Amino acid sequence: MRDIAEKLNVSITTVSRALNNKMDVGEKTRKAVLELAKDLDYSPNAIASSLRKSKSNVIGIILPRLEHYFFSTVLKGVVSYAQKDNFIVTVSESSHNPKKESDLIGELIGMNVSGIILSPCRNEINLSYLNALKQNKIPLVLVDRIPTNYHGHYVRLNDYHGAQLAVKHLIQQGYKRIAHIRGHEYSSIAEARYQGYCQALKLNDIDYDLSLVKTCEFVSSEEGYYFTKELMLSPNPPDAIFTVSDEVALGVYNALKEMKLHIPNDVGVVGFSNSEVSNYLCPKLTTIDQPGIRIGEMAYEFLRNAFENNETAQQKIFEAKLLIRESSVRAKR
Amino acid sequence: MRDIAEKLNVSITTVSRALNNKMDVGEKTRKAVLELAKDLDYSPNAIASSLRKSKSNVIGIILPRLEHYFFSTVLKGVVSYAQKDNFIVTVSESSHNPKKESDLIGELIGMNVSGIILSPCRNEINLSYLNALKQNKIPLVLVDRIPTNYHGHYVRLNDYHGAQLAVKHLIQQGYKRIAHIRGHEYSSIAEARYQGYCQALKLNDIDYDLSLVKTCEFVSSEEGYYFTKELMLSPNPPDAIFTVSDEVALGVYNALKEMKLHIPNDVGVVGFSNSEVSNYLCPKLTTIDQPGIRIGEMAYEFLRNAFENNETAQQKIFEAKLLIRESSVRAKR
DNA sequence: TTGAAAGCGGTACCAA
DNA sequence: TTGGTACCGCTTTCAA
Repeated sequence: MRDIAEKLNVSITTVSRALNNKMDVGEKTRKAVLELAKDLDYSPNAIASSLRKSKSNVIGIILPRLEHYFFSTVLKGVVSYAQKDNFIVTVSESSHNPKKESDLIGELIGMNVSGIILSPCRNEINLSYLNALKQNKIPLVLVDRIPTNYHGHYVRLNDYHGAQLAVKHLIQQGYKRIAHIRGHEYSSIAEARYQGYCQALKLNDIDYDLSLVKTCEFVSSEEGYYFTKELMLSPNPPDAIFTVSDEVALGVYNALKEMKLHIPNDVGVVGFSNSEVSNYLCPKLTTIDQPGIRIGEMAYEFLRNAFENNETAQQKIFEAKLLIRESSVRAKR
Repeated sequence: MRDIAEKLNVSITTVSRALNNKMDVGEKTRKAVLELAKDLDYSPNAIASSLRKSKSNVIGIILPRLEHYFFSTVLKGVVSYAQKDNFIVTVSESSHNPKKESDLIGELIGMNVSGIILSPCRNEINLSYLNALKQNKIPLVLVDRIPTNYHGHYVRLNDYHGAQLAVKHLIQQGYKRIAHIRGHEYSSIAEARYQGYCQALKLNDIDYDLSLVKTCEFVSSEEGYYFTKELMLSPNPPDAIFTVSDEVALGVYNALKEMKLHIPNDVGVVGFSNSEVSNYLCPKLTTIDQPGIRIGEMAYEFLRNAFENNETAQQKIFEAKLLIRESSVRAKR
């Protein structure tokens, strides 16, 4: 910039104004500056600018697991929208570790990010970083997992209702003993899905049976496999299994195949997430759609709005949609 | 920082030194500073620091498509390693658009990133940004798709050999007419896989048949579906199909099922990538493993090395591994 | 061991 | 419409 100023015999101020398309600069001067800038391959130093303005064109997103299909679609949604506004997105992985999560938020604050999108790993929000963010006027949008004590911006799916749909569907298909392989207690979504499961049973006058509910630690397909074996070998096995995620359903499939049990005739299965895999399994897995890209896009929109006006909490709950495929539809008999 | 300095009646310089654990600061002073910093919830301004040092702790990664499983594993590899060194990773999506790609690189240069990891969308490297990067001393590591005219750091898979393995395997299984659904010509990996296909045929004295090679525009499952129909309805249909990616193989599966053709007995299928899905298809898809996480980790390692010493080009080619599953193994007859 | 001052590359304010 | 100058928060050099 100084180069340009010197060569053109104008002040740095003027150059800055020209480059930023401010109004108050002579037409000739502007032209000259812009031209020379191009010639010199001038590229603006975003760091300096954001230091001065104490506002960067960077937003941060923190997700529990990057290679997970759902999260990668959320990321895609955020990045594609952010790119349109020339915002840069930094991405970090909390690995379901609350300590890491708050460290990462600290780092992002230090980077002066304009906003943060977070899918928290625990069911309660860490108030200390919430305050730090408020102090620094950095808006936060939560995604997918929303702690019950949080009242700011968020975008999520109606997990409760989704689970209800899934279980209701199984009941309508004539399944009598429906098991649920759920996620850990400190996950808000696992809890909501579990509650939906209970509610659907209740509404259909089916007694809740504790022995039909299993809790995963890692929500892995291995656990799905293990719990399915346990369930099917019990004295009074279920005839359907609703899992907290498609990934767990993968394990369920493997276990049932190994035991020569037919899906859906012997055991019905419904997953959750509409992961890429689910539509290519044999039989195709009935599941709940979780529109990651839309969720990411909307989270970014909320952030944008929050930059512009100090609005009240923006909250969006996507309605759950049941995708009925093969794993839950019994052959007519 | 000024707050701390004033409260402690020391200079800002001293505070800076204490916080950065420099040697030349009194033990008492250091203790006091660190303590007060914690009390005040001081978080360092990375922007200011990186402006002054003209070196940020940020690296950028640019990928063609974020929700693609392979790329999301590469991203995971990069982020998890970068996080260990307290490096922040920005992620952008080129959407296979060369113009966008160079714009994004420009933005990253403006951000003063310490380094860039890129999976380029075209088979030739854009020399103008290569120069810009050199001028700014920003190291670049290419990943997966490596243009032939590029001689810097890179990490990739041996696609050529992988394709050869795949086709050789099909030949050994007794398939006679092996089709190839390939990717576009300007993709280095599609080209390498195609060459591997040709080479395997040659080595086994099988004549190359132009009518058995189809070229995708988008490398989508729809194209796989469409080309499979075209191939199987031709006068002299193939008895095996090798696809440029697992995604395309998905379409192949759908088409063959619709035509009541049995995999692998009527038609053998081999994919490429070892995507998450491939192991859960029916039948399980034989494919080539593409270790995304390792590739990402190594790309980051190369970057780190490049920061430290101005080494010569670091290049790693992962050997391809054939995962023989069900889609290519004929029942004994 | 400590401090003063310069400056990284911009932007904003005030004066001309 | 332009220019001068202070300053964003931190690091570095030089001097004390």
